[in-house]
Amino acid sequence: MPNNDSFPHAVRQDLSPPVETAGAQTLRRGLAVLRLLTRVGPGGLRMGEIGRRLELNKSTAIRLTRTLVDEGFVLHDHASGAYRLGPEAFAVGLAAEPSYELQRLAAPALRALALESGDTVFFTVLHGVESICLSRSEGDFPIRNQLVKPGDRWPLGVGAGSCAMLAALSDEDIGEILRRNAARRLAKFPGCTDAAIWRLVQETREQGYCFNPGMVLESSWAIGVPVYDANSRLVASLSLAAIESRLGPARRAALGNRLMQASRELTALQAQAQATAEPGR
Amino acid sequence: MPNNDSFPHAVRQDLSPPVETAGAQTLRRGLAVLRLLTRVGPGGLRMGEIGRRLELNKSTAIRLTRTLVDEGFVLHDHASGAYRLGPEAFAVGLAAEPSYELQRLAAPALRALALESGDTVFFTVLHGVESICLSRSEGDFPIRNQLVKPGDRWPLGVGAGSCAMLAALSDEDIGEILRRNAARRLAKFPGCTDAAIWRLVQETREQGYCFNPGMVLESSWAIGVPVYDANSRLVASLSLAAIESRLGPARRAALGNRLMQASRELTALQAQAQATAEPGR
DNA sequence: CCGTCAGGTCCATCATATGAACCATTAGCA
DNA sequence: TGCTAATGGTTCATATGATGGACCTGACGG
Repeated sequence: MPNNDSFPHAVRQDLSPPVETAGAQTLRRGLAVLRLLTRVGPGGLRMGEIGRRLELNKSTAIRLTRTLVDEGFVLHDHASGAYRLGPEAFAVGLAAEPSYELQRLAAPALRALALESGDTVFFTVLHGVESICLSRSEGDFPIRNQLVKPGDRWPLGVGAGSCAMLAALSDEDIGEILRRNAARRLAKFPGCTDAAIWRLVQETREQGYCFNPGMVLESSWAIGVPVYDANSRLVASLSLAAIESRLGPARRAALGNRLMQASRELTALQAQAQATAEPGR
Repeated sequence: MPNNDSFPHAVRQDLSPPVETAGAQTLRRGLAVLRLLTRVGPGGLRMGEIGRRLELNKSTAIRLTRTLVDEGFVLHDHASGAYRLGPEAFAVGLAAEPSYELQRLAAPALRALALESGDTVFFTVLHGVESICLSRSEGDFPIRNQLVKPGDRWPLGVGAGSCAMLAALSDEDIGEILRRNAARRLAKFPGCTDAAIWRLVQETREQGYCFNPGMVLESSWAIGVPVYDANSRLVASLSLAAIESRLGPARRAALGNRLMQASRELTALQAQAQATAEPGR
């Protein structure tokens, strides 16, 4: 029986950047290099590849990458010619960790879910009008969903995890977010119209988990649930992606419940971690 | 009895950037903001503070920081006005982690050493002609050394851990490095002349650990040892800092041996981790 | 009511990032 | 052996885009 009230709503969030900033293109491009290296794995990339993928002029790519090396954010392996993330990048991540402790708490749950289901499980956080995938755990089913990689950013509402987070917000916030990410969203995902997303949000609230039947990529189906902290603030989402044939109604419902359970456990874990951290403070 | 051969030398390293790059100032400044936020802890910084500390014009600071927010590397908390590291920063660090697994392996050892000694223990890696502190663990002695923070970069040779790494390199490399970081080094640390560092290097090789009697900061003493991986490549250093009165000859020698032991254990741990990782590949 | 400070916008100016053209080295290959 | 292609890198004239001073706004405090 559909029940809107059973779906836990987050307390009011503040969606960060109110304006679309334009300046600082150089910095933006440099960060793009960093993000690119984030997503290609530990092997790194050669210079040519960096320029090509980012559609940068060779000189520009070299200048940016060299500065990153200079600053310690990127390493250059002279032997292989590969550029990979460096110590500063790691140090920055280490410093950011306290805010994302949840990711570590969630890691075992992710692995367990992936192992159990055989599919790919994602951990995603909210950032302004986008969602950012922080980590992913793969099951052993041979056909794997490589669509989303850690570090990837998607317009909020696109994808099961992303949409699950959206559904946890208030209607006004949803409207605001959809309005603000409309341009980018529709350009890359024509199927993800406001109407389609609103429908998904309703559905999500009714059944407790978001089910996305290939809205982003044909026959790539997924389910997602929001994750709250101990104070009912929306903090992240868990999602699971598989090919169409593996997400029939029965399995879908079972996995949906399993994800919701995992989400509740994460909330409990956070409350616990918070409780043990307080006294030491 | 002094014995130069007992000190394990690293296999030849390649010291990265052969030239001092000049371009991409905007990117450089943006990264400086990122690094600044890395070092101030989870509380973050307000806009004014960022501009002031980095000596940036207000407009510039705002433009850069806002771009970082836009790109997800920084979060802006509207309520407090504070800027702190964001999800992308974390994602980047997470991606860099495989290369710095050692830091995680070393974490328990760091904690143990800090607990045992009561002083502050540092984990530092080599990057070109500099050393970068990745993490730090504090003991319970009330007077603590806050001189070095995670993310801090020092000219190689300045500080016990940094100098211990230097001592592990070949004489040619040392000369090359000292030549290349001379300008920056002498500007900030007039006491750290080439001669002084060479003397320390000799001493380090003889006694197995580096002992720095307040060369950087009056009455801030420290000892450091290099850390090698399973293939005898120099990868990092462990160091311990305390006030002068806590590092008398006896305790200094005892702690030196303790650090050397910890270093050997880390090498073993890496060999082990490598062995268990291989088969799965 | 005035002074001050923090955060933020605007815009003329020029420093700086840009990219086309060019060079050096290596690898393939017939 | 010479030819071609690809990769990494450098140079330099040009105009794009970063810069920072002037100015605005709102919040606090007396």
